[in-house]
Amino acid sequence: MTNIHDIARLSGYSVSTVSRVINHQKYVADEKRAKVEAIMRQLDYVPNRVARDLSNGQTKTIGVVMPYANHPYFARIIDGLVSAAFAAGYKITLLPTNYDLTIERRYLDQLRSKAYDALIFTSRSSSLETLEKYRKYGQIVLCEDPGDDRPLAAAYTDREASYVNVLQWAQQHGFEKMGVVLSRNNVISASTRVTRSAYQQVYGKLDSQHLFVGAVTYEDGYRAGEYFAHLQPGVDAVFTNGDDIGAGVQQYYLDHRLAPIPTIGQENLLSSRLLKFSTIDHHLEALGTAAFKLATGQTTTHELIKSEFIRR
Amino acid sequence: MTNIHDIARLSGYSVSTVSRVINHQKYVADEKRAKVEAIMRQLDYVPNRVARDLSNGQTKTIGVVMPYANHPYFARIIDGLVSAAFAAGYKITLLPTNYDLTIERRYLDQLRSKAYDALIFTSRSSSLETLEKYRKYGQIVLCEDPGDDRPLAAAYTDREASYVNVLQWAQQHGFEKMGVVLSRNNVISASTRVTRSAYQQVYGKLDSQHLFVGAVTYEDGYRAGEYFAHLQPGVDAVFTNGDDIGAGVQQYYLDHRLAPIPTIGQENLLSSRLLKFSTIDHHLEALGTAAFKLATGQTTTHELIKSEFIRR
DNA sequence: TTAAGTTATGAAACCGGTCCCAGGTCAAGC
DNA sequence: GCTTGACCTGGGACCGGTTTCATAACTTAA
Repeated sequence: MTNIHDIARLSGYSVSTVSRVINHQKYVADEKRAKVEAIMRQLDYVPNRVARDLSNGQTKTIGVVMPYANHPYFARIIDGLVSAAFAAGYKITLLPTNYDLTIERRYLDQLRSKAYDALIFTSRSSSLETLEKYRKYGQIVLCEDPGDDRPLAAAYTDREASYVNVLQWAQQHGFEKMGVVLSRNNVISASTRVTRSAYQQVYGKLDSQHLFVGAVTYEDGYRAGEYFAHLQPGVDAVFTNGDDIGAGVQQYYLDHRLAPIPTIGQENLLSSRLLKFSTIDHHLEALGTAAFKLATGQTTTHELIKSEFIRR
Repeated sequence: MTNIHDIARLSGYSVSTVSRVINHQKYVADEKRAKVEAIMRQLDYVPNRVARDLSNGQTKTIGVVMPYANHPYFARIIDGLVSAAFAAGYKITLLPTNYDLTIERRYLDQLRSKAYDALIFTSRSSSLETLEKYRKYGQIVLCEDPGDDRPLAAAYTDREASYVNVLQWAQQHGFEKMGVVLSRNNVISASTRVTRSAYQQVYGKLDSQHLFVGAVTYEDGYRAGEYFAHLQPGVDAVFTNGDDIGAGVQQYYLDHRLAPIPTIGQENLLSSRLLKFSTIDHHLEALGTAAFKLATGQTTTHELIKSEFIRR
């Protein structure tokens, strides 16, 4: 493989001069520039990316940590991320964790090893303290509100406000017994925490009977539908953590010829459109774009993306 | 940032010895190994990834070329890819092209510059000849059948067989006037070419009246539905290039209180399940996994993934 | 005429690792 | 006692770039 030294030797000029030509710097005589360029073209030379990265101390690559890639929530964020990164000449590397803490730690160590310029956590299992510890090795961006005074950049949607807003709307429309579907029931999951909080503000204490935990896919939603359909006393509406899950809930009722159950989804996917139920569009592409900008900036700013309630 | 030389200096041993310790090679005295490890731990040392990559001449990174990330077709492939890559200790970098030839060329040059060990084309605009030219710089994997005697690795689904199979099934069930929806109408798109060929085998020449081109999203499908609904004489079924597009077709008929139009989708997404129309599951995750294995292998094998017809 | 600034160039250090090779110790086998 | 081979160690070349710095020629303004 031909390298910069070959070009230097063949052109008769120094490596420094060739480097200047490569990087379009000034202070190179026109004739020499032309000759060097000619030889580079002739030898079909392309500078080695890794060597440049080593010398420059940066890779122009950003790691995106997520539990899995095939979920619409993460897919939409990634979409925004990839577009923004492309426009800025950065690369996006996908880092699946399956919610495994050890794996997350591995990615943090890769940040230390300079494999990425920054890490974006679209979801996390590690504590904020852990993440802060790694902050000095590169920018770290969260996709949730870490709270004030945290030295971490974050892009997030105004989940709580939008949830409260939606739940109040539901309450005003006479839905008093609201079922809730969540993915995970731990403290770290921002979505879980915020949903509980919003529910509390509107409906008061969340009866555990009204809660279905562990829903990620359509099938899970179907099971949630089954659960609520058999609940006595029942619920009169269901607030879900995703459109596909909401579609599952509705479909269970449909399949069993029960009266349709009003459902609220999230993400504004095709499923809520087809089944015509209300949803919250968190504008996740915008979230991804914002997260990318924070990842390349040096600030620890917080960026709020407005959610949109879509009534159907 | 502390580096291997610091560790060497502080431990009193040579860089070579420290390197051996890092890489768990033998021929290091136990005491020295222990001491070096202690110092590395003490200084919180992690070897620089980029430097290792440069020295090793490989990045353990694979670039995945695709038009855009947010389409379910590519999302499913990426999902399989990411899982397989993770299991093998490789990283996946997303390379969007928006079908731009220049951008594709850029990624090929990045392969030359050793930024990736291999490139996987989930879709391409470049000619096979161009890709073959870059083969010497790293493994190149296609997600389509490049034909025999091509020195390129490829993982693909048996599209043509499954299309013929499905169309014959439809014909046997009395559907004689089959509409067809395609994304793009060029020769390079494998999907387009194969659909046309399969149609020809079953129904004979494709009447351009029966063809709707330019569908990628649900909305496009909706427009296709509008087109076919107004067509005189009409079609009695529609073969689409994706479930979401099929959903759009069906929804147009539904919204306008027309008799439902039998539709065939692809990818087995939630939308075809919700609207209960038949679809072809190409097992795209398996395709991604196979593509990854080809990317890391040195062979130019072709790998066929069986498609599955799901009747509803 | 001279000091200061601009342009041009290459040597060499540096980024942070891997690995080949030469040299040395030590125990087993003959 | 000598050869052989396994074990251990460090020097230094190498991967392929960037960048600092010293040097020099050539302008330009005072």
